[in-house]
Amino acid sequence: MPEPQIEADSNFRERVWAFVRSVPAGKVVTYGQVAAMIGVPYGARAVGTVLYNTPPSAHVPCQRVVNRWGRLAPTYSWGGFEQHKLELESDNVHVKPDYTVDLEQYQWWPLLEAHDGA
DNA sequence: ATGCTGACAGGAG
DNA sequence: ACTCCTGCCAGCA
Repeated sequence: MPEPQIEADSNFRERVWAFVRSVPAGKVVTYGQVAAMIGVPYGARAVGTVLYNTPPSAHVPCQRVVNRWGRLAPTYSWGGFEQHKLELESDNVHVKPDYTVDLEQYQWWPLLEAHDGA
């Protein structure tokens, strides 16, 4: 249906940032999920590209965005995995020595925010 | 506009 | 959850 309720423009970045900022602390989302939520089911790579070009002025907790295995990008900032681990633990997220998190436990869904039992 | 790159995802080995 | 190939999308030269 040609009913783009969202601005299909360069605002793609803003959509990604908006969704990532919607992610509560202690929860994580995958690139593919973010892409699907903003209206681009196959834009997982695009999400990564956007976050890569995301300036600190965006105030986006990109650390809560992980790949399908719950692992963050190896090129994450200057600290890499260890930095990411500290950041997530700061959000009460337990990171395994494999630098991965249990998506079954930490993956967040906007439709389940009302189902949040803490 | 064309071509290459990349913080991904999914299937096959 | 490892490796390799393919597909999608946005960004940059």
